[in-house]
Amino acid sequence: MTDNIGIARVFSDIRDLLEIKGANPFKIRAYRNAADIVGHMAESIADLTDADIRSIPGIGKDLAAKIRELVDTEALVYFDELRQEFPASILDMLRLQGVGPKTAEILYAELGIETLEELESDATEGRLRQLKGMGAKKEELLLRSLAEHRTRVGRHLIGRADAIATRLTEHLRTAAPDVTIFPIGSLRRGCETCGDIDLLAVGATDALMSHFVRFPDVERVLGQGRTKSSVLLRGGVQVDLRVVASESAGAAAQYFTGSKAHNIAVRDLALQRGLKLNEYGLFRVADGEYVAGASEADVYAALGLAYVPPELRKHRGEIEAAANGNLPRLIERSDLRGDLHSHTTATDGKADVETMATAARAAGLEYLAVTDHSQALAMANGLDERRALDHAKRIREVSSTLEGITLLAGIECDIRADGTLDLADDCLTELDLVVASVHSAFGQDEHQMTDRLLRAIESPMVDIIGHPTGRLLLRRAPYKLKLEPVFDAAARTGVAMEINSQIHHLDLSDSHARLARERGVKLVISTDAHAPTAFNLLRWGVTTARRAWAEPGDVLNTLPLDAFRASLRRHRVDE
DNA sequence: GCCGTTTTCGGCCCGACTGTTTTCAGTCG
Repeated sequence: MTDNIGIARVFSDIRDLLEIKGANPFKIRAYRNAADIVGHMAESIADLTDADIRSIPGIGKDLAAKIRELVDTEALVYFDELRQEFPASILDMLRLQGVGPKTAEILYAELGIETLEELESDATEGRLRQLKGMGAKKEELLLRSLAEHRTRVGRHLIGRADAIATRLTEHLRTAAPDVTIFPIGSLRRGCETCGDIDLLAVGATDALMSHFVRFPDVERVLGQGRTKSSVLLRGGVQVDLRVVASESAGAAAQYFTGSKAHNIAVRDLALQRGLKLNEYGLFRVADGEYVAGASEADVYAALGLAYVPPELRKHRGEIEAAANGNLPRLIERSDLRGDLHSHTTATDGKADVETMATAARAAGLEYLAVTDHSQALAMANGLDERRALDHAKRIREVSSTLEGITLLAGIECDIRADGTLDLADDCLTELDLVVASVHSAFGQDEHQMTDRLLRAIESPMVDIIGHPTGRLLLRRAPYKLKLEPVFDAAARTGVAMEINSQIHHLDLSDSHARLARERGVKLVISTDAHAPTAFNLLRWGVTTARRAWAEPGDVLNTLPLDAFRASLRRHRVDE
């Protein structure tokens, strides 16, 4: 309850309740902002001193005291008192499309509606239309929202959102081949999950909007106008399309890409310079004169900022860096020379060594570590010492026959519950590289899991920790784990931390990877490929690394093969 | 509730779409 996510949820609920109460909107914003800050911090806020907490921008005296109370008592008197004023389920209603704080308040105050079930029956029986501002259409909308609420998962993995955006963009291009169309919003920022998909079309016509709402997967048109239309696709994904004129293209892209926190800060900066920024452009406040807007770079430049890559737009120091010329040279997909985590038919992969190697080469890679599972993963037909060594021999034979790519004989070795490795050292030492991963006993407490990883890191056999927190996006939370000591041990021993590029992993996460970097840990970006098509997933690992401010020098598999080998823990001489 | 080389008070980012209220409030992003 008092981890960062729990505290963020409390602040978020307070925000919603204050909205229903009609409190001071800037107080509401302060809570929303605090929920965002705490929810995205990599460090555990419970471990920070009062002074540290107080020094976080956006956390003042009052919120710092509330955080302290939550950490120390696992409760918050203010929150409990606020909750007393409303039925517990009123917050559920806010999650419905078309229900905001005013509507939720009226439904409760006027009709005594406390639950979604009561809302459904009152709407079905036509009792809502007697309320001010409500009519038959609003009732219909709420009934649809209720039905959709039950089926919608809410958020979508970035890979899925990207695939949908690509198909939809192709659909739009058939009607308007010359119009520039690209994703904005969370998808463009590379967020690991997207709540909806936003697209921007530059210089499009009304005909494009009509074509948009006729996309075959559209289940329902939520709204259609000249500049904005929204549709709900089968499967529960909402897509918004916005249309702007070309002189506003950059301003609109900047505006709708967000994040909200980044935009507020940028607009604040504009105001300090006597300028006003909206989706149409950057204008002088004094006379309304247009200053910039055709490209994002123009907008940032007019504000004295270097162009800020979308992945960095989180209001986590990027604006200061852009002002001072200190933005990182972010890693790109083309910087990667190798992939360090892959599987074959020897265990649970779908293709043999040759096929995987050829696919990796076709993806532009110069080396590939084949790292099949170890024996503990019996259901994956994991390798024991004997099979592991035979497999290594086979991998090296295949490698010697291939041009243009080198194979490394590795293993993804299980870290057992007690932190020991699943294969004997005299086997592991024969291999080129060892990725050590947790695949069992996920339920250990924080102390056990932290010690388990620390022990693995201390083993001289281990080069890389695979998917270090074990999370599965939208499915499973990370293990309970203290990352700071793990990162510090990794930095000291030269063990690299993986960013796993599978879209349900993306583990390390962006904020964890940033924390790792800041503590001196080297990263690797790997696919965990189980099939030859998987090498294109590297882009998502790169996106995550970019959101972690990673430069090529932070990531070991940007190195040429010889330098990469020398950088591995097993070959380091400075321990 | 936060914040401060104009400030410890008085500011705090902005616009489109919908439905129903014929001039605008609510929701959303």
